[in-house]
Amino acid sequence: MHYPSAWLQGSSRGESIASHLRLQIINESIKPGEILSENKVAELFEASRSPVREAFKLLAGEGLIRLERMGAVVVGLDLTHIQELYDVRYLIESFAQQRLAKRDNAAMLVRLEQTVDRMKLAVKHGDEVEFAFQDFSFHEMIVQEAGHTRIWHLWNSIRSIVRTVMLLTTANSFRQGKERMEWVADKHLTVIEGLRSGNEEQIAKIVKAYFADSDETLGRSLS
Amino acid sequence: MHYPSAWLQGSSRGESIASHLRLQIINESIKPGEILSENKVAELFEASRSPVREAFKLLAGEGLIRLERMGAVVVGLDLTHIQELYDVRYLIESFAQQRLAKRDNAAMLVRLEQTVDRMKLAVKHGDEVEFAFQDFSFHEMIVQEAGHTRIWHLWNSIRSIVRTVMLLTTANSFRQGKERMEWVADKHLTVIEGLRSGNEEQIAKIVKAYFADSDETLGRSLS
DNA sequence: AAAAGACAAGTTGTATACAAGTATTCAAGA
DNA sequence: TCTTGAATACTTGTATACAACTTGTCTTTT
Repeated sequence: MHYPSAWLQGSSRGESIASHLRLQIINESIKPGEILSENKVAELFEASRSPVREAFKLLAGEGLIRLERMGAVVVGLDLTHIQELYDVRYLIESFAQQRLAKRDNAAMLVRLEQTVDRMKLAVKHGDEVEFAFQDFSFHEMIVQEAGHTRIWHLWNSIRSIVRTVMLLTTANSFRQGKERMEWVADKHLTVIEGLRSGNEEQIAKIVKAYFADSDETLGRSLS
Repeated sequence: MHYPSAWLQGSSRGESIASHLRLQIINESIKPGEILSENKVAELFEASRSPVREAFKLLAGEGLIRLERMGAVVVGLDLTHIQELYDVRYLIESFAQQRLAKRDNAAMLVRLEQTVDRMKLAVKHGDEVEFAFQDFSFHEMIVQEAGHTRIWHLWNSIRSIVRTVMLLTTANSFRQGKERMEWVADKHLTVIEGLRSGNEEQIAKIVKAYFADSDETLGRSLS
C-alpha cells in the first residue's frame, strides 16, 4: 500500500518523505524499536539529508518516532495509541461542535451534505482512497469552521496521523461490504442533523455516540 | 526582557533561537505582520540558516508565524489568542485530572506540594522566573502523570508557548504585590485537594474554577 | 506618458561539507 | 577467558553552496 500521490500536491520533499514513512510506521511495515538514521533514509528515498531531517522533525512532533543522540527510534502506533487518538479527536470535535451550536451554519451544512454525497459515490465506485479523503474532509471542515485558532492548531498536530489512520481503517472497512460503508456514511448524516438542531445537549449526545461507534468499528477492523 | 538561559539547557541552537523569537513575538517586540527572512535572522543571531530554519518550523508549528513563499509572516498572540490558549489548557488539564481521579496519586501529590512550596519560596525571594518555572512544572506534572500518550503530545504542542506566556504574565503579576502571588500559589493547593479527594465532580468544579480565575488574572495583568 | 518586458536582488528548498561526539569492534594483556 | 583501551566507522548539528522561483525595479518601446 502506497500513500496516495494526489495527497502530496504542493508539499515539499520533506513532507512527502514524512508521509511515506508515516504510512509505513502505522502500517507496521516499519516496526516499533527499529532505528532510522538520516543517511540511510536519505539513500532510500534518493534525497539528501535536509528533507529527511525535516521529515524526522515532523514525525517526532507527531510522536511516531523519538529523536535520540544516535538514530531515531520508531515508536509506532499500536491499538492503544489509536484509541487514545480517538479520545483526542473526540475532545477536539466535541469542543468544535459545541462552539458551532450557537451559530448559523447553513452554508457549512450544505457543504457537509455534499461531502457525504461524495462519500456515498465513493462507496458505489469502490474507491477507498476517495472515501477516506471525504471522511477526513468532513471532520476537518467542522474543526475549521469552529473558528478557534488554538483548537485548529491542535487539530493540525494530529491531522496527518488522522488522515493516514483513516486511509488504513477505511481500506479495512471496505472489505466488510458496501452496506457497512453506507452505514458509515449515514452516521455522518446524524452529525449534520445534530448541528442543524443547534441543541447543545443533543449535539453532545450525537458526537459521543459517533465516536463510540468509531471505536467499535476500529476494534472490528483490526481484529 | 530576555529568555532565561537556564531554560535552554540541552537545547540545540535552533530551539534556542526559537525560544528567543517566541518571547519577542509574544512580547510584541516583534509585531504581527512583520516579515522575517531566514538570512536576516541568521545574521542577527550570528548563526547559519540551518538552525534558523529549524526555529521557523517550530514557531510555525506553534502558529506564531506563517511560512510563505517569500518570508515568514509574524502572526503573534493577541489577547484573544491567549484566551484561546487557556481554553485549550482547560480542555487538556481537565481531561488529565479526570483520568487521575481513578488512581492512587500519593507520590505525585507529594511532588505537587513540594512544587507549591517552591513557588512560595520564589515569592519570598521575589524570583519571578523561578515562580513561573514551578508554576509551569506543576501543570506539566499533572498532564504527564495522566499517562495518556496523545494528550501528552497535545500538551507538547503548546508547551513552549505556555511556558513563555507564564513567564510574561508572572512578571506582570509580581507587580501586584506578594499577597497576590501567595494567593496564586494557594490556588494550586485547591487543585491538590481536589486530586486527593478522588471525586470526579469535585475535581471538575475545581479545575473549572481554577481556569476561570486564571482568565480573570490574565485580563488584570494585561490591562 | 503608459505599458510591457528584461534584469537584478532576494527568497526558499535541497545538496554537500565539516566538526564534534558516540557506539562498536577488535586486539592486546592480565 | 575476561577486561581494557584504542581505533574506526557512523551519528547528529551546523555551515556553506547551488538551483529554481518570486518580486520589484528600471529601461525600452509604443
